[in-house]
Amino acid sequence: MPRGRPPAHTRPQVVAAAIAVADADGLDALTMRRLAADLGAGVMSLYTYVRDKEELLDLMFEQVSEFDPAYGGDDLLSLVRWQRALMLRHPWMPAALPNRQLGGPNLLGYLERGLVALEPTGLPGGAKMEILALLTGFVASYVTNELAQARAGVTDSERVGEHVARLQAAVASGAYPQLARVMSEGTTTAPPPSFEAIAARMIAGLLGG
Amino acid sequence: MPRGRPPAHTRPQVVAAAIAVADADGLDALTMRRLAADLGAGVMSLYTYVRDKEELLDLMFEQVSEFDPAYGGDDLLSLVRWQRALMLRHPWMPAALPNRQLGGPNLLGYLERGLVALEPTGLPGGAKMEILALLTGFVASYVTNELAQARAGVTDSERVGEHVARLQAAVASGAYPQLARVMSEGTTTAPPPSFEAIAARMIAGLLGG
DNA sequence: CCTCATTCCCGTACGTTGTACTGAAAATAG
DNA sequence: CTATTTTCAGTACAACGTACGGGAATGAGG
Repeated sequence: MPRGRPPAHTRPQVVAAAIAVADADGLDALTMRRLAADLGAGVMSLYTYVRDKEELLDLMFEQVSEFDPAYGGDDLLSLVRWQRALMLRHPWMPAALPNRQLGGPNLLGYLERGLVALEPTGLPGGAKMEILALLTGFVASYVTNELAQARAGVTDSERVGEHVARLQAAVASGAYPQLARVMSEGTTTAPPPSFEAIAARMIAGLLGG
Repeated sequence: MPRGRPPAHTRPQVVAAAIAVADADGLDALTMRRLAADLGAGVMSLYTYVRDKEELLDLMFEQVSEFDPAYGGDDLLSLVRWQRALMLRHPWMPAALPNRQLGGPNLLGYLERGLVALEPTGLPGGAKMEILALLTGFVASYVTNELAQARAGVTDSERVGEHVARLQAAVASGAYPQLARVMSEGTTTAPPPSFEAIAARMIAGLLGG
C-alpha cells in the first residue's frame, strides 16, 4: 500500500487542466498560479506532479499527441495531416514547439512512424530526422498562417493596427509596387491551394522529387 | 536647431548594442537592464529610443536585414540563401521570428523582392504572401536544426542529458526499432543533402512543381 | 543674463512571473 | 500511540518589463 498523504490530483489531470487553459485563453494565460487556481490547489502543489514549467509543456504535447488512425496510415502525408489537425485544435502548439522534448510513447510513436515512412528512401538516419523536423516546422508555419488569417479582421489589438498603418504609408510612397498590388487586392481573389496539395508537393520536394 | 537636452545615444546605436548582446549571449540574455548596462545608460533611458521590447526586436530584425546583393538576385533561391546567412550570423533570429512586424525599408524591400520573384506564377496575392511566409519558416527550421547539430556534443546542460537518457531507455524497450537503428548509427554516415539542394526542391514544390 | 519651454536622463517602484524553502497535514507501518 | 513517508501549500525571493515623476541639460525669447 502507498504510504504518505494521498495525492489530491493525478499528473494527467494536472496536464489536462493546463491544456484546457491554453486551449481556452492561450499560452500566455497558462501560468502556474492560474493553473493552480483552476485545479483548486496551491501553487507549489503543482511541483509535486511536474518538475518545472518546461516539463509541463512537454507533457502537454505528449498527452495531446495520441495518434488517431482516422487520419491515415504510416505515410508522411497522413502524419502531416494529423499534425495539422492537432495544431488547429490546440493553437498554442506552434508557439510552444521550440525547446520541446519528445519523451513519451505518443511522440516516440510518431517519430517511429515517420522513420518507417522514410525507410524506402534509404537515406541516412540523420537526414530522416531532419526531414521529419522540417515537416513539423512546415506544418507549424502553415497552421500559424491559417490561424492568423482566421483572426484577421476580428483582432485589432492596437499593435496590428499600427502595423497596417505603416504598411499603407510605405505603399503610398510608391517604392513597393508589388506590395501595393497585393494590398489593394484584398481577400476577394480565389483561395490559395489547399493544405493537402501544398503538403504533398512539399513532401515530394523534401524526398528529392 | 533641436531644442532640449541632446540625446546621449542614437536609436541605431541602441539597436546595435541589443544585436551585439543577442549575438554574443543569446536572446535570453537580452534584458533591458543588461542592454542599459552595456550602453552605460539608465534602464529607463532606453524607452526614449524604443517604445517597448517588442519594438526593439522589430528594429533588430530591420537593422540586420540589409540586403546583400552578393547572395544573388531577385529569385527565390537567392532570397532564401540570404535569409539563411542572416540567421546563421544571428542565431537569435529564428526564436524571435514569431510576432515580428516588418516595418522598415530593409524588410519591406525583401518582401517586394519576393513578390517580384513570384510574379510569373500569376498566383493571387494572398498565396504569394503565404509562400514567402512558409519559405521563411522553412529557413528558420533548417537553421535551427543546423545550429542544434553544431551544439551537439558541446552542450550538455542537464536537460538534454536527461532527454538522451529517456530516448535510450525507450530504445532499449524494443518498441521503436527504426529509432533504435538511427540512434545506433551515430553521425558516422554521409552528411545530409546540402541546404541549396533542399531549398531548391522546396521552392519547386511550393510553386507547384 | 534670466526665464521658459522642451527634451532627454534615470532612480524608484509596481505588478507578474517561475520556483526554492519550509513546515504543516495526512496517510500507512510497526 | 509513534515513526515514517509523501503530499500540500504559504511565504518569499530574484528577475523581468515598464509606469511614473522629478531632475538635468539644452535652445529661444526677452
